[in-house]
Order: sequence, then C-alpha cells, then structure tokens
Amino acid sequence: MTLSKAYSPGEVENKWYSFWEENRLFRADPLSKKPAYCIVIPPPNVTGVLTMGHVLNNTIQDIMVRRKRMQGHEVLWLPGTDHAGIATQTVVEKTLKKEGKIKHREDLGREEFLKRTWEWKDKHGGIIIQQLKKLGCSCDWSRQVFTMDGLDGREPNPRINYSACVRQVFVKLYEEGLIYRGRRMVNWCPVSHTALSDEEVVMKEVDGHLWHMKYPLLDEHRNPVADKFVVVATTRPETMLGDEAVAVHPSDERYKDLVGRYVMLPLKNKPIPIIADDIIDPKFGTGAVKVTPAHDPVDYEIAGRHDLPFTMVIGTDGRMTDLAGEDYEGLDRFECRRAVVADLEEWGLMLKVEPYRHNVGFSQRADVPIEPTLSEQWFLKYPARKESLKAVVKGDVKFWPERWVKVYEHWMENLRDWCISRQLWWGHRIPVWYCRNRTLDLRPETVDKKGSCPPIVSSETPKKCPKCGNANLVQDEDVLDTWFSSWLWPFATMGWPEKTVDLKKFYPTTDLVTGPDIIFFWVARMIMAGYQFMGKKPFSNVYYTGIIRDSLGRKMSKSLGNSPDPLDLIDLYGADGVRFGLMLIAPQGQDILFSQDRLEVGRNFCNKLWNATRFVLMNLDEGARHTAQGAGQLNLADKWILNRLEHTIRDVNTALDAYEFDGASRTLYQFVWRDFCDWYVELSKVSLNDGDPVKKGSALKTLKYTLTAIFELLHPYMPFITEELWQQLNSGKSIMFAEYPKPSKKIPHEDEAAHMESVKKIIEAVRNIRGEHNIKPQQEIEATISIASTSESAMIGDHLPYIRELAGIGTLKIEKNAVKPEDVATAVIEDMEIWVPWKGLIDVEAERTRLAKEIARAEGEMEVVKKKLANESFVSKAPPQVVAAQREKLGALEDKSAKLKDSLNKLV
RNA sequence: GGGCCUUUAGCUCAGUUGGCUAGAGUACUUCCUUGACAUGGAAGGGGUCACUGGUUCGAAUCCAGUAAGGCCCA
Repeated sequence: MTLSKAYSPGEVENKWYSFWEENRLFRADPLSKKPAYCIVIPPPNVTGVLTMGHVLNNTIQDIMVRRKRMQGHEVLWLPGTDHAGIATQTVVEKTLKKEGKIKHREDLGREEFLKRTWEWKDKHGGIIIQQLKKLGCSCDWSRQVFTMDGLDGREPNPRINYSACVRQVFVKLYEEGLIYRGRRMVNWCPVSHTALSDEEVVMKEVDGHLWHMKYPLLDEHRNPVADKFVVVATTRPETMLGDEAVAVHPSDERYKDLVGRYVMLPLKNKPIPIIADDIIDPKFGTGAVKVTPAHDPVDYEIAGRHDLPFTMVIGTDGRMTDLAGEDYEGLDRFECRRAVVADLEEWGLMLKVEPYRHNVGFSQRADVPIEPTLSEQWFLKYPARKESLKAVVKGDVKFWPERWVKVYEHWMENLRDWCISRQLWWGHRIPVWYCRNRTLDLRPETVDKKGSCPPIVSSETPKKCPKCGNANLVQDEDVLDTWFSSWLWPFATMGWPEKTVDLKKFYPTTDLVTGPDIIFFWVARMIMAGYQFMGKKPFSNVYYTGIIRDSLGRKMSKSLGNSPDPLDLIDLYGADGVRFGLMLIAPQGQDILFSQDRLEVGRNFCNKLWNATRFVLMNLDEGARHTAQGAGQLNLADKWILNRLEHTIRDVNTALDAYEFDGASRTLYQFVWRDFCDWYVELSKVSLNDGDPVKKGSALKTLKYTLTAIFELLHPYMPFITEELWQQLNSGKSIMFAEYPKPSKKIPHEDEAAHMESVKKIIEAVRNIRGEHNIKPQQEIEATISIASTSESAMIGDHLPYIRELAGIGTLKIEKNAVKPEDVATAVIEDMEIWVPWKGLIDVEAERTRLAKEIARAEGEMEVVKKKLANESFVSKAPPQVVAAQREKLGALEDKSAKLKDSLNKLV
C-alpha cells in the first residue's frame, strides 16, 4: 500500500474516530489500578454551536488528556452540556414569537412552554457534541451529563440525576442558614424580566447628561422659602419621582445648616428631608444628591441607615408605576425621563444640563441598562470562603498563568451575597413550597408568627404542610441561576451525593481548562462548592486560555460576523491542521489574534508529515514495515537525528509539564520540518542509495524509529493523522496507548551531533555560493576542502558523501593545508576552507560582493568581541569560561577574516 | 480611582535563572517542478528589542519612571 501524494484529512478522520469509539478507547475504568487523571469539560450551552473559543479550549484539554493516557494514566475526560437558562429560554421564546405562535410565553403557560423548550433541546442539543467529535476530542461519551438531567419527564431515571443533586444542595444550604429569601436591591433586567447576579452586569462607559435640578427649600413650618433651593445633580431625572430625601456629606460646610430641614420634591409636591451621610462625595455635582431608595443600590443603603421609605416608581417591565403619579404612570423609563425634564423646565426648576460621561451597568445577556430594583429574591451567603481563598493563594489549587490569583483573591475578599433566583421557567425550580394557609409575606418576623406556616424547603415534593396539614401547596415560581447548577459540576457529574466508584477514583479532578472570563461565575464557585460538599478541592490546576479575537483585535461575536465556523475550517484544513495551527499561534496567557490563513501552517505541516512517511514507506519493504527494530550500525547522520530527537523529547515534555502548549508545538514543528525533513531525510538518501544493505538497513531503522517517536510526540496535538501513519509502521492496537516518549537521563551522541553540525555548515556554505551565483541545482560543481592537519575537522573526510550529495558536488577533494588555487569562490567554516572553482559558473564581481559581505560580517562581530576583551573589568569579573569563550571566538574570527581577505585580494 | 497585561522584523509571536551581531512562522526578493512533499526545495534581504534613567564587567532580559494600547474591578 502506498500513500497518496497529498494528505486528505476527511476520510482518515472519520475512520479513526469511529475506530476509537467502537473500541471504547475513551472509556475510563474507575476500578483501574493506574493513577487517575481527570478533566471535567466546561459544559457548553446545550443548544449552542462550536465556536473558536471551544476549539481552543477543547484542543488543549484533548492534548492534556491524550498525553496522560499515553503516559499510563487512567484518564477520564468527562463531557456534558449546560442548560444555559436565560440564553436558551430567550432563543425559544423569540423563535415561537417569530413563528407567530405566541406574543408572550404566558400565552402558553409554564408546562407547555417547557415542553417546547425540551423539544428545542432535542432538535439542537447534541450538535455541539457532534462537533467536538469532529475536532477529535477523546471524551468518555458514555458519561455525558446534562445539567437538567432528571427534569425531563420522558426520562425519569437518568444515569446521573443532576437536578436531584441541585435540590439537595439547596436544601442543605438552606438548613445551614446560608440561603435566605429577602426583599433586597437587585439587578433587574427589564428585557429578560429577571433578577441577575452582580456578575451578570457589565459596566459600560456611556455619554449621558448630568441634570442639575432645583428642589425648593422649606422652612420650619414646611412652607417654601422664596428663591431658596437645594440643587441636586443626577444622571437619571426620572427617578426623582421616587425620591425620599436629599443627602449631603456631614462635614460639608455648604449644607451644614440645612441638615434636618426639608425640601419640596417637585412634580410630586411632597416634602422630603435633608439628611447627612458619610457615603456622599462632596465633590460630585453640587455635593447634594437626591436619594431614591427603591432604585439605586447606594440610596438603598442610605435609606436603611436613615429609615426612609421605599417607593417603587419603576416597574419590572421598565415602565413607571402608579406611584410615579398619574402623569407618568405607564410611561417607559426613558420616555418618562424626557417628560420629567420637560416638566421641570416648565416649572423653572431645571438649573442646567451638562454632558456627562459615566458608567452604567448593562445586562450582559440582553445588552440593556440594568434597572436596580427592590425585589423579593433568594440569596446565598457563599460557603467555604476562607478555605477556598486560602487554597488558591497557597497554591493548593494552582492557577496558570499565576497572575489570575490576584483577580480571584480580590473577588473573594469582596463577596456579596449571590442572588440565585431567576424569574424564568427553563431551569431548576426552587425546591420551596408555600402553604396556601398563610400569607406569602416571607419576612422572617412574619414567618415566625403564630398561625402562619413556614415555607417548606425540601428535595422531595411535599404532599402537605407539615405544620397545618394543608395539602394546598404551591411551589415557588422561580428557577435557580444556571451557575447554581454548574458550580457542582466536578462532583455532581460523578454521581454525588452517592459514594460512587467514579468519585472515589477521579475526585478531585486534576486539571481544569477554561477562559478567565468565567473565573467568578464558575471557577471560584466550583472551588467553594468543592470544599463545602466534598470537603476537598475540585481540581488541582486551572489553566486559563486566552480569548480568541479577530485580526483587528476585536472579540469574536455573532453580530460582527467575524467569527468563522470551525467546521468550515476543519473542512478546509483538517481537524489536525486546525488544532496544530491554532496551538502554534496561541501565545501563553495572551489573547489570540486569529485569522484563518494562519491555519495553513497546520495543514501544510500535516502534509509534510504525510509525505515524510510516504518517503519512508516507499523505501521500506512491505514485510519490513512492522518488523524493522532497534538500531544497526549507526552512522553520523543517524546519531545526529537521534540526538536531536532526544533534545526534542526533553523539551516537549518540559514544555507540556508547564502547560506551554505553544512552546511544545513550536519545538515539534522545528524538529519535524527542519531537522528531520530538511536534513535527516536528505542525509538518509545517501545511505539508502549507497548499495550497501547494512547502511540502508541502519538508515531505515533510524527513519522508522524517529518517525514513530514523532507520531507519538505529536499525537496529542494531531490525533488523526498520527494514528493513520503510526498504524502504517507499527502493529499495536492504537497509538492512543503507545508510551509517550520519555526524556532519557543522558542525551546520547552529543559529540557526533557537533560533528554533524560542522558538516551541515559546510553544506550550507557551498549552497550559499551556489545560491548567490545562481548556479542551477542540476549543475554539478567541483569543490576542495582544505583542512588544518592537526585539526579535529580531519574527521570531515569520513563524511564527504553527505557533502557531495547535499551540496550537489561532482568532484570533492579534501586536502591537508592545501595551497589556495586561483579562480575559486571561497568559504571559511571553522578552521577549514572550501574552494569552488569558477568553471564559467562564477562571476568575479558577484564573488567580490559576496566576500565583502562575509568579511564585513566577521569584522563586525570581531569588533564586539574585541571591545569586550579590551574591557579590563570584563576580563577580571566575568566568569573565566565566558572570557575564554570570547578569546576563542576572537581567534576564530581573526582567522576567518584573514582567509576571506586573502581570497578577496586574489580576485583579479 | 484600584489592579493586571502588552509593546522585539511589514504582520503574528518566541527569546526559561542577565553572557553568540536577537530567532521562528508569514509576507518579500532570486533561483528551482531533481523520484517524499509546489500544502514543496535552495539561497537572500529585513529589527535603535516603545522611551528615559538605574543596577552590572555585561541588559531584549533585573529595578524605577514615562508613553501608547488592551483587559478586569469599583
């Protein structure tokens, strides 16, 4: 069997992925005696499609996982998908609206809407899983988990009941007093109609206005004082309808006398007090600010301290409520702003408006300004905070790159309670029931009152109220934040709270690979959940990838259309090409400027590898492919490539152990292309064509040995092509379980490798003469090498065939201390001189230019070295070996320059 | 306002504890379809390592500051 001339990935990739799956090679055995290695996948959105971010992230995971498998670990790469509450519900809702089926989800009702969402999941879920397979990911698909497993009525008994797990966690935390319900200021998204956590709000700088509004001052009898006003500055005039005070800093001299008095709230004609609070910044605006307790987080706190009422003037739909007054009720918040401004102007109470740039919180998902709103929600006091903080700071959970530790630390030290309830339907419904016998007022003081029943918090659906026996129970309408389920991922996917064999073998997991953008959302919370519920960290290392941007540095996004479809890329370049190409351009810990053509390197590299193998197969008898073993009589080139291979094995392992995926890929690229293909394959042709079967055998064995090691080193990066080619040369079941090349204690053949480098330099020197003089490749030339009689370079004489073959020399002579003939082009390598007679091929002028350049280069270098040696403190203070090396270098350069000058002078 | 990162060839990036006139890929120039590969081969040109100071015999590398760009938090 021979290989085609060019590598075409499609067929090869499908063939081997099926082979791996059919033979269950990705399955992890929890009863294995091998050391465990485990990664849990960051679960992608179940209805999402593969993005470049996924490609990067999962390629890295696959590299780690495949290498560990080859290193003899029992590997579990645990896959799954996330239900992505808001995102999925929004998409389904939009689609139904587009199809004209509903105007609002209420039209369908909860049950029916959920049914449609499950159908949506059936249709679109799993696409991303198929795409991950195309990429070559070696996940244990038999263990796939969905974060809403257990909630699908059609599958009541899933392998992992994730939702039962979520409920238990809720109940446990509630019983420990860490979960509570309360009326608090939350981030309300007026588009998604739900509360959000602080992390789901992104601050954006926007150009707005600062309105300076005059509030008439009242006297002791609450009558207006003529022409006396307190001016307050605000970016949101519409909220004034809910103002309950004006606040100033207590030490602000301008307002000291006014504290305790009242102003008249315009448009509402309501007296509100002037209060003093330390939180006020006297430098902002006029130093006096309006206080809207129900619509601003800072004002909410002030209100708490000063016992102010909370007047909600903006409803959850972003429209003004009846409390805003009949002139404004029903207006959209931004319409109302215009109305309020116009009305104040009419009353002459608008002092001025100035442009003002400020930060506004936006809903991350819906990209609209958040409405801080007073609302009844469930909150979690984060558990295991101290342990979780300490673990990362101490390095028990290690971050790569380490700088993310600071970010984590800062967040952990400034934690606020997590708002975990969402006003959505798609998700884990809060496992709390209320007895219809009682009011739905849940303030603690009411709950404890005699006669009213407390909420029933239970992981099982209760039949009746344990307090009064009433069977008329109603479950809390809200669902939990999606992250409240995914923070349990590392152990919930393994069957917790049961004590499963999987947990025993694979928890804590080893590595986690994710983007730094979800360090708070997911990583930090998983660490806390790990300590809280397992008593152990969830993983030992977190590797943070960069973010993939387009070539202009913009984040990839659907709306910009700058995000290529990875499947198209796989079609174009092959999965291996995409993987390797991406790893080559992904700098460590930095964002990646991606452009499609940069993947060509990966595709070309696959083709190079394919053809190098093709060359070996063409020279290897069919029968000898799988049997050629060990080493014969190694010659110089063989020893050199084996030496280079050992260096490569060491460097690649060192890099990968340090999570330097780009470094390892570069090392491999250089070794395969430059050392193996450019040099060794060409050198081996000398032995293969020599006619001596011993020489041929030795070259073939070395070729096969080196190539096999290359496949094994590359397999984690390029699983498909390496399996295909490895199978051509080896008889094992799969490269997946071949031993990953281990560095040897002592790298062999160092001296021979150095000799080979001298041979290479001579070849390069002759090629330089050929190149500069445009001598055609097929044109054979003559050459003489003059060596110093005492020199080690005499050994070059043993390796003339290499030089002859690779430099295209017909007649090659070697002489000790030869006399330089006339009419030759000259090159100097170490203490040798190489002469190429003109023979009508070489132009005097061109040679003069070439020599002059070489001389200039040598002399330039000499200057630097001389300068160093002339510096007394260098000679006395630098380490002796450094000084000696410089002296030796100077001698060699002087010799080289003298020889080249001599040649230049001899040119007529 | 606080923190972090980046600045090296036209472009994208390496450069591990300070010690070769600073490397790779790509782009560019010249030559070449010779039996692995034109998704290729050979040769070549191209950099004041952002700037300013400091430490040192010696700085792209360490320290301080400046500038530009980016990210996160408030």
